[in-house]
Amino acid sequence: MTLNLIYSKLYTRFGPQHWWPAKTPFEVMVGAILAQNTNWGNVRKAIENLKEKKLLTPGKLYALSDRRLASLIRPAGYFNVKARRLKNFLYFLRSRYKANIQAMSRVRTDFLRRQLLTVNGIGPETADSILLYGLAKRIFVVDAYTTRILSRHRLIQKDAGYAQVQRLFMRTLKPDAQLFNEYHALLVRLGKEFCLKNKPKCSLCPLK
DNA sequence: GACCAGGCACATC
DNA sequence: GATGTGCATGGT
Repeated sequence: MTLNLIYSKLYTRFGPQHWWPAKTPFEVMVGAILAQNTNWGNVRKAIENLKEKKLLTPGKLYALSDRRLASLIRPAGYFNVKARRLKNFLYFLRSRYKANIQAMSRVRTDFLRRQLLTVNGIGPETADSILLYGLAKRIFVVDAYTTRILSRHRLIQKDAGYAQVQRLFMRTLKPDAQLFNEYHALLVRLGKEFCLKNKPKCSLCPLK
């Protein structure tokens, strides 16, 4: 089965997923860090805490103490680590782009991606989520579901690395941010419902 | 009570 | 360069 066929099957089955569930690019970026290895429901609670206190801006978050920030994002788990990672990202955003997301968005995508990867706490998936879902750049996001699903359907080897999987998508699909957006969201949807870790049978998998 | 969730950095070999 | 480990909450 080809990647394009998988997409059309998923889209037919599930329809548009309306990702990323956030109001602004900055909210996407914060969410991308909070979502690391974490259930989205918990991330939503953490973001809700920040919004409730009207702290969801680069300047206000940066001004918080690490301890205070950690307590606000507590529901997202790994809160001490993530408070530090958010601060690192905010430092980057303020020092490189004066906290101006539009200025950041005007930079060449490959250059910006390399820059994001220098921030401690931002790895490939987080950087790519920021680029695709925050800034609508043509970058495919790979995650644990993506790799698991593709390897189960024998399109990649089980131990394929991030860059390898990403290249497969990006050389196969039409370079279209909206397509990349929907495709990744659909893979997560499929993964959540049918490809849980210890259910290797992928029971009732709509791709079968 | 075990397992899982939209990773990443760091230590060690 | 590969492999293991810490980080932590909340839902099923």
